[in-house]
Amino acid sequence: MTLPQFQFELLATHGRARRGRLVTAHGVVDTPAFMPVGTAATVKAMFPDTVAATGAQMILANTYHLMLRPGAERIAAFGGVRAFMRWDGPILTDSGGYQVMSLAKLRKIDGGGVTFQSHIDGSRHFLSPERSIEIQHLLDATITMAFDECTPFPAEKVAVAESMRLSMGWAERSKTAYRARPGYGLFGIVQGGIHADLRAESAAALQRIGFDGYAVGGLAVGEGQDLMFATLEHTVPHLPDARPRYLMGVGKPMDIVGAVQRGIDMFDCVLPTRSGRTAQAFTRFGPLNLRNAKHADDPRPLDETVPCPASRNYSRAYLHHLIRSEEILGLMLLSWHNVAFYQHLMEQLRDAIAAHQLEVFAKAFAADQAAGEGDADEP
RNA sequence: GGAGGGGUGGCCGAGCGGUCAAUGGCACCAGACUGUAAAUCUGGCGGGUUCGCCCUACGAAGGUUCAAAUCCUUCCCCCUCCA
Repeated sequence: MTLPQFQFELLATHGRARRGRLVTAHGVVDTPAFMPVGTAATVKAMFPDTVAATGAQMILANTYHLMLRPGAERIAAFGGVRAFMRWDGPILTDSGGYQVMSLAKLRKIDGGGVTFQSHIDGSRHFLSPERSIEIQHLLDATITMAFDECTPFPAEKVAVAESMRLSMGWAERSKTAYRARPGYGLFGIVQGGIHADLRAESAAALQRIGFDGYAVGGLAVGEGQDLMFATLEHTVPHLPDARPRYLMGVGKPMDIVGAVQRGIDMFDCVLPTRSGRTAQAFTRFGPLNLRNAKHADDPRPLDETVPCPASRNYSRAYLHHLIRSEEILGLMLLSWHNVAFYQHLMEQLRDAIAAHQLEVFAKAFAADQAAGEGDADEP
């Protein structure tokens, strides 16, 4: 019996948007897809079964965090992160490249790689392209990400170019270190900030190396939606049509809609789960802050358009009470709802592309988001 | 009845002559969150304002002082111990 090859099938296109299907050793992923983030081998405050029930087909885990705790070799002894956390579907691991930026105060870069000082206990850990790939193998990641530096914004163009070229060198070393297996994939990451020439150079460099998919990194780091969309417009045309395109770390609902319209197939973002833990609920009619006093007597559910118990079965008044009381269930229900909201959005986008109704859907969705505060029905 | 301690902004609790509209914490009112150092972080929180200040406030009423939440007197209330 042979495992299915890692492949990407294009089922339909509409403008630049694509409706596709990723076939992996661990399952199928319909695209455009949103992957909930499970950094520490857990989509925070959610059961794996619940995550799957929202429609999520693939999730993320993180090389850096799992390297520190509990350790990649320990997870390998349990058969990889999927078995360890009991997530049956495919999993994508970030390489630690984001932490090169987010933990800038706790690391030093040299040509060989990055030395981190653990944010947990101060101990030193070295991450190179070779070690990052090795860890991702130990984690048994379905999709392995090349080790990169997520370039911060704003930055001088010279520094952006230098950072991008460092990442391209690391991409080549990542490819060399990677062990290809049927149904598994390795993605390269385009860098270059908001500069069209640097993005083009990066996309070309990655394709010379050759990857199973191409990610766009270094966006949603403070440049704003207009610049992010502009960057996608000049970057995506440099990526091969036959390979999946993954916009890393994005984003808010309208970021995702706009990026799908610009040809992106895959997303991940901490927002649905983090916001769920900080009292924000995304809804068809815009975000709600469930801490706010105005919800105290509101009998309406969060969002009846979302097919999820957390979205439909609990009053805003109850959720407000749980959040105010710092009850764990409040975090769980909001996280569950938000992940379900994102999955429902992706399903609607997939349907709209297949039906060639993407512009219509995007326009209606944008109007509802702007309508405001999830209170469109409010008297 | 005697001895001692105490009453401060919604609550707890610092301050103990001027730099006090009064530290902190909680509660409350908002905001932020984008490949997760996040069940986190930030701001506001007596009233008015032409944003310079003005008014009202530290149990009550008097008093001392240029100046009082801070010192004195009387009163009211609370707590502890002894009878």
